[in-house]
Amino acid sequence: MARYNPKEVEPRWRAAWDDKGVFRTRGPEEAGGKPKYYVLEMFPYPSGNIHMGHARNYVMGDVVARFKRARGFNVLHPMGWDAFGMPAENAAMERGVHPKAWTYSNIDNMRAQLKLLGLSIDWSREFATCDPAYYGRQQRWFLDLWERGLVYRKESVVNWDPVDHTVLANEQVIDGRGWRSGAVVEKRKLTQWFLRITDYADELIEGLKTLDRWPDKVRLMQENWIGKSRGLKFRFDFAEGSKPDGIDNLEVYTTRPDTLFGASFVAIAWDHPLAERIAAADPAVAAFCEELRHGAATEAEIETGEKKGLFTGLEVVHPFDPSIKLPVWIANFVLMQYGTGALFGCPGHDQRDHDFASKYGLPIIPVVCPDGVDPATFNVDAEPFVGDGKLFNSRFLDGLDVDSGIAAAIDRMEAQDQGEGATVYRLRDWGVSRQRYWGCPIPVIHCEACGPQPVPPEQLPVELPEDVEFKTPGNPLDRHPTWRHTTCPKCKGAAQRETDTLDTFVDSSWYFARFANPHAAEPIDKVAADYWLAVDQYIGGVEHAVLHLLYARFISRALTDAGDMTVREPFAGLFTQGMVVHETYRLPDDPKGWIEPTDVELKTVDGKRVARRISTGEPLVIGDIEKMSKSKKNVVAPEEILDAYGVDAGRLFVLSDSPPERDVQWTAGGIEGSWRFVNRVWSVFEDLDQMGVTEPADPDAAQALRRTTHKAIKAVTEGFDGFRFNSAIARLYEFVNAIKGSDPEATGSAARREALSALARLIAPIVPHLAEECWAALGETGMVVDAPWPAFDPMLAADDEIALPIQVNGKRRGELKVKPGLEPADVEKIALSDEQVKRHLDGLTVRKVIVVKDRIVNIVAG
RNA sequence: GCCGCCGUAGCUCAGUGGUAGAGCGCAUCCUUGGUAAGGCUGAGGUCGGCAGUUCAAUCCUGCCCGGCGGCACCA
Repeated sequence: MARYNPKEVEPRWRAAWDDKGVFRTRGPEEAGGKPKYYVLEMFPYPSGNIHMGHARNYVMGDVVARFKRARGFNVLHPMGWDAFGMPAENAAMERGVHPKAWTYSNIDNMRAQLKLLGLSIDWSREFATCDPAYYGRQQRWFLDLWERGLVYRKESVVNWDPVDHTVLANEQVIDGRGWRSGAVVEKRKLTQWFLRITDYADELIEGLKTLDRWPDKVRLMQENWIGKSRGLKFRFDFAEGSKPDGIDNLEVYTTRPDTLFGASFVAIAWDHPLAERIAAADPAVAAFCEELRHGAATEAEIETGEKKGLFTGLEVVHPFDPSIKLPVWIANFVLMQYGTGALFGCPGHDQRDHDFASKYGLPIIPVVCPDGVDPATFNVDAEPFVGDGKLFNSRFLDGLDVDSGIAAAIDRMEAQDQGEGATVYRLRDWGVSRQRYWGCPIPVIHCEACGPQPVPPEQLPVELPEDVEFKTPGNPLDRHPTWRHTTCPKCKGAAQRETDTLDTFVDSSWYFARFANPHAAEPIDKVAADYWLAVDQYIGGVEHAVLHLLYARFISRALTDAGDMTVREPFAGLFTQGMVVHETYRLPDDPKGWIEPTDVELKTVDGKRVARRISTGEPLVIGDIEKMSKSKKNVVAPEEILDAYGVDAGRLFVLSDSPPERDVQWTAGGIEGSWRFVNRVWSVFEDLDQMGVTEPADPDAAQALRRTTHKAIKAVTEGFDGFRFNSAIARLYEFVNAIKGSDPEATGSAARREALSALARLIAPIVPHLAEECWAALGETGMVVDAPWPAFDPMLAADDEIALPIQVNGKRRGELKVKPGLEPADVEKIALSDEQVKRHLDGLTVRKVIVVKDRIVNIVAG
């Protein structure tokens, strides 16, 4: 047999899979009663090239898909493209290439690269979100949501780049400047489209409890993001002579109404209506609000979070004691977007209020005293106390603990009809307007007479015009000569199209449902979606833990309520995989002098690793291990690896060296090790055709090999089931070593065939090409991809003899070989009669013998 | 600041209330008819630190130290 040659073997098997169409999805009618399994990796943005992170993500999904297929599931494993977004417009501006041409050519390139990975994908279901066939249907359900009242327009504050004439996301604002133009970013009020995700806030939290196959971490992050809190909303009356015209009272929100008697001021946000009212009449207040509008001026201010405030001159009356007056301040730490944009400050029991009061000399009144401390001497001047305790200085609340105090204060406030218990969320409605070209047009027509009107269904999709230019900044849709001009569907008068496009997170909020039937006329084929959804295993980066996954959960619910879909919770199982990282190398005197790994030679000198630049011989500094990035030049391109070692060695390596949820460090040594394993596997299949049928020369050896085989099947199966690919691979290493270490004459051909047949099938999800070649070498006629998963015999997979350590006073002093399940009383007898043990018990009295069945014996003596 | 995760061999990481493991690296030797290699053998660990629970703690509990991630004035 020839040496293993991936360059010849791998393309041959990929062609064989294609020819037989083995990865074509079967609908329920073809499934023959098999249970369905939907495995999906987060679809990629078509940036142009597959990188190692993509490769690891898609290989993991492929392992799951192939494993489930072998285990008898009817599998859906599709692929598509998250194809709208800014980089296409940037390419247009920088290189004059049209976003559409750029995107589709990137897709062609990346599809070809993905196919090289040997993924078991049904490519017939592929689509891109920038296909009019896709985004047109998105427009359709957008209007369904509008009809249900889940879509609305409102004015909101955005980051505006005055040079590029565009809205920037928060992460595109760096040190207060636009990331592209470098211009100082302004806060502008724009009328934007919003989706009412907050209507579903409670359900989105409740649903998290049912997601038992999601990482706890992600569920926790979503819960914190939604940020539900319970408290009290109530209204302060203004003090006499302090009441502004047209404003009756000032509503605040608090989670700690128990501390109301510790209040010493009231604070409002700079953009609170009351602040705007006062600013209109008072230039000093106007100047202060303007200052806060620009946010923290320096890094230091952001870091220290220094409190700033200005007394407005107004006073309000304490709701529980009209004789107490509280000053109203405008403060920089109050956010208009949360609660009511106003709060009462209790410096004794809140860090921020304490900072503020200390700075401006406001009173600090303690009202909660920790248990076991004397209230008479309890002092919060230096530091607030935020824990539980007994209320004091608080009239009718005195003596209550915090929880009862909160309840009592809410009751009293409701009784005097000045407030009510309230639930408040950190989550805000989802602003989906983007002033950009390369996105899904919002299907709305603005008519001066009739207001905003939905585009009639027969006019969908509203397609993007292709004749646009990107030389001038701003939204090309806005300045297109004809595109926006249309007629009002209601009054037939002249009207204008909406020129905002949708946030690309909308595109990715329903693609998993479209995959159920990507050719359906309606947005979602409910019968197909009902069969395939929920996604049984979703796999992607943890960076999408909040936004994408929360939006998709919201849209699924909204679409279900609007009648377009039937599954409220789209992802039953979620796995967040780690990144591929690599060491960095740079020139000693240049903090930015990064050198790519291909130009680096590593050696160990006197036990220390040193790096040298191959091209010049210069010594290099070994830097941190970081996510592969072009800027740090620590990128290893998948195609280089494929070329040198083949796909299978690469697939093996990205899974073998680290648990899937953690980062994996790419190393030259690691991929070498994987390559050696590929060859070692092949070497055990090599001598097969000379083997013939032989009786075992040593029946014990044959039995031992069978035990090893069945233990390996059990361990590897459990590893794949539990998403522990690295430990499944470790078991495969051991299994191959055991086969290689066994003597073919001793074991005979039957046990050996059993071992190799199992091995070929066990490695198939990870190294599918090699597995096919091994399977063929066994003389099998079909392909391993169609072979059922091997089963193990529980009797053979269990140990028939256990080594039972014996401890004397906690120290290991001997060992027994026993059959599993031996009764503790019998074990005790054997242990005490053991010669070794007797020696250690010499001169001691046995006080106690602890026998843990099948585990250990401990003799306590003294 | 708050919340979460992690700390085990030189490196990357398994693991378990009861004998500390794998791969890579390193050292020694063998092979030179699997050779842009293969194989044998071996060294190497206070399981981050301190205390507690237990017959027994790397594992459970508490505190501390170090690294990483999320949120960040959320009233």
